[in-house]
Amino acid sequence: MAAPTKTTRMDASDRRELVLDAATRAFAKGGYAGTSTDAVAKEAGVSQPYVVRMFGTKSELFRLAFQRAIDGIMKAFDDVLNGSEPYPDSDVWAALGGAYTELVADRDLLLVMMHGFTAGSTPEIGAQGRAGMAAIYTQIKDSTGCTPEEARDFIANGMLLNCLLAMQAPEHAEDDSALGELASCAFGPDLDQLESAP
Amino acid sequence: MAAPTKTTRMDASDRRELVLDAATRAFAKGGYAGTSTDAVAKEAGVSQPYVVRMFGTKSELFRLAFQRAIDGIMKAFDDVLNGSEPYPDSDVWAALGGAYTELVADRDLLLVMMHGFTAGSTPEIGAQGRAGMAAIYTQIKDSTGCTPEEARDFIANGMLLNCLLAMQAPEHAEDDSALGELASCAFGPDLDQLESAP
DNA sequence: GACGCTAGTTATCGACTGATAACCTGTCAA
DNA sequence: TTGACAGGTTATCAGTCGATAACTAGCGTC
Repeated sequence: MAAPTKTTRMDASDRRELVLDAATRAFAKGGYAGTSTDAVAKEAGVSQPYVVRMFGTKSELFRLAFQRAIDGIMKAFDDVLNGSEPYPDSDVWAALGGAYTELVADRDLLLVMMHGFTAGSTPEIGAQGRAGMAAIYTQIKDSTGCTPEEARDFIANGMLLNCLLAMQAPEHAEDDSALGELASCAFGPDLDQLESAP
Repeated sequence: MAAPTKTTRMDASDRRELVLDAATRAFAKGGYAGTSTDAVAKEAGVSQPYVVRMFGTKSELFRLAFQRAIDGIMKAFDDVLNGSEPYPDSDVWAALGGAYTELVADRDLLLVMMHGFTAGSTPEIGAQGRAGMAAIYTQIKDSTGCTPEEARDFIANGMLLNCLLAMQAPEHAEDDSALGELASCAFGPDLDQLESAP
């Protein structure tokens, strides 16, 4: 509980997690190309050279954050699908949707995933994104036993939510009635809680 | 049919369209932050300073390309919804999906739209993206008279296709069976024609 | 056949970015 | 103490970026 006064040294692996968290926040805003290592460093409260030396390159750092996002999302699904908490058998999709809504509250994980997907023209990131998408699709389909079309539709709605988050639709839902209608239809009743920027 | 030998002068508005086309191709690859004005210039075969002087700033250029993409997509929908060619009344969605598939063949328009959406943290681009999304939603809903949920699901599938295009899923559909299944389920039977990179 | 306008260029700048090197400093063991 | 290593920093660089300025060249016209 000691206040993290500055010039306090920290275990390297702890600091690493802290910087990865900061990188997630920073990349969530600006994407891969649009975020400098210095922006990550400032977000983490360390110096820029330290960030790149910890992770080698900016690309490596992004890929770690990207993978973390994918893993976190898959874990959230897994908690629903294979977790202890049971759900009405007919409503797997409501349960999964609920898990996604909780992720939406964080935003950053979903946004980093989205930026990873759209950075697919960088070969390594593209391969990672395809692998992640395939893994999520497989997870959904295998754990629910649903049809490809059902899995596709669920993922599609997730991508729509990601897009709406990226364009900051929840924050501006009241500016445009059509956008607000789409947003409340996509996010469900929890939209209100998202309208103030985090 | 005269070969466009170099050092041939061109009408400014023609050249402008040419550069906008080049910008669309370039931004489709790298997104807003990931594409330099020099990359656009090289794609267009002109000098970099000429590009920025024609459009003022890189941001302005991107916003023009972004708007062009949105307009092009809405026009494709409009051709189906209000065009002369009738479609089986029960299959508006198949007709709209067909229009989208034709857009997929180009790719660049959809990718620029996608990159515009995900560049939403830049205030002006974000506002433009929200307006575009709202316009598309309104167009779909008003012209088909469907429910908000139906419009949402259609747009959601579009966003999934955009994501799959961005991560170059069609080109790598055969590398990963799960990804291939999702892709063929999302793109339909026309997937084969997309598998070779354009 | 020089004028003037439009279409384009080369040259250059200041800011920023990712990365490297060199240096400093807590903390713990002997 | 002292030494040595892990945890960090400041200093610096070469490359890239968007943008500006200044210059050049085609082309119709009087």
